[in-house]
Amino acid sequence: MVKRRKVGSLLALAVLSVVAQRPMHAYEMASVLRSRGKDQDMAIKWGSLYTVVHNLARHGLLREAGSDRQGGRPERTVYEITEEGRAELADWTRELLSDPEEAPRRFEAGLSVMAGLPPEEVTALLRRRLDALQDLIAAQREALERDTGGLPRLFVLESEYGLAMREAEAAWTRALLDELAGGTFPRLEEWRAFHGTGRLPADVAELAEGGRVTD
Amino acid sequence: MVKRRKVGSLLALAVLSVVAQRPMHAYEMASVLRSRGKDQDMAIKWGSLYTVVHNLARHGLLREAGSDRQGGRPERTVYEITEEGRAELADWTRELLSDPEEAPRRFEAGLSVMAGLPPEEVTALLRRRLDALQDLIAAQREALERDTGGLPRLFVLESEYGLAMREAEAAWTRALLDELAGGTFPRLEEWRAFHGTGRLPADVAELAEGGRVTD
DNA sequence: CGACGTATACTCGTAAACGAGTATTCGTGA
DNA sequence: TCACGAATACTCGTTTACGAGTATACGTCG
Repeated sequence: MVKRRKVGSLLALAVLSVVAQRPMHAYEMASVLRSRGKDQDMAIKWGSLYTVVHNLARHGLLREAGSDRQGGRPERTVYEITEEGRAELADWTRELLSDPEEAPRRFEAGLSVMAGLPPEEVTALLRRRLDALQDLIAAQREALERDTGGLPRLFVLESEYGLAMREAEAAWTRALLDELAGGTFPRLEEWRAFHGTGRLPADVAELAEGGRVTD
Repeated sequence: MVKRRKVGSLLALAVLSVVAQRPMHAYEMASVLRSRGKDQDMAIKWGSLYTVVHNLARHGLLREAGSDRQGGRPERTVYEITEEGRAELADWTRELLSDPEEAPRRFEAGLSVMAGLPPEEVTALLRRRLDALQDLIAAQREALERDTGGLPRLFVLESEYGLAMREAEAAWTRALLDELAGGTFPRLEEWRAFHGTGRLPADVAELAEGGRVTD
């Protein structure tokens, strides 16, 4: 039940959330976001920022609150959030918290085309993945500990969650690797053979080809 | 180290992976993908499909292999994969398997703006999330057990992984809910108060502002 | 004091994503 | 047998995302 938003990108959410604090101009939004480390999870693209701000204004979620000029710098338009904007921010937050996402996960896509590579190579690749994951986990854990010194828990939940997910990912990858490396993964032989011939085993081909259009 | 692909959308990956089996025309690609249940994780948008196929052809990853006409149906262009296309598919698979993604997770975005809602509401929303997650998990588990009857493990890994991730998500959500409902979450009072006043506690404001917005 | 690098503040054009619409044909039941 | 709905096979126009480019001002190092 993901609602259609007037402006749908997550950058728009970020913009709303900073303008909700106080009016500012577009460039400042980017700076604030950047200083909050938000650019880590959602890279701020300049082109998108201005498009998004314009669209938010066009749909009445932001409104121009005059323009100011500092020194001889180019003039800049200051935006403030509208009541509608606040409502949208709250509603969107509600949705993000309550609806589990069915995002297209890239790794899942990878798994789904994995059979195209031989099992030995897959094993090596997954080992690389696991290493990278462990590095990431270590780095994130460190960053989290640094932050929990100053910031209240409420503001680091995001990182805590990210860390938990990576750990789960690492655990799953490790388990799969054990099966592959230990040779206990089922039908390894067939998988390997399938590369020499380029043909799927008969029973699989049958099923893959359209077994279940279960209507 | 995510490489820039000539055609970057995951739909392109899916297209390459089906055309790698045998030449086909665009509409058929969609049907095969649909029959494989791929439309669950990645909804196939018609507009995108034709754009993507054209772009793949433009970049030499697919090539036209004539056109056929069945009955009086509109003529359709049949595409086959090129050597370059196969190479791209393999390389892309390698990347997807070995590089952990740093995808923008929507729930993380939600957590990062969560402070804008009062803790009671957040608790209710997370409870809704947990319920939904549990329903999803039950459904996926059932589907998986049905499939493992016929399909070899290699072809259901994707679902296994998805299931594992949802379970991890549910576990994390449950733990957070316990803290919120049990009142052990730190500084709950301040969080609640902050809604009456609309102002952040002093120390948080200072840190959140990062001191970096030099004015 | 002036040249140079960096921060500020955008604009614009390209390219991708998308959804609604169009047109034909096949199968099926009344 | 023929009307009607589902499936086939796209096209087209609108939005949205993005990145490279532009232009000015401020600080600073020699």
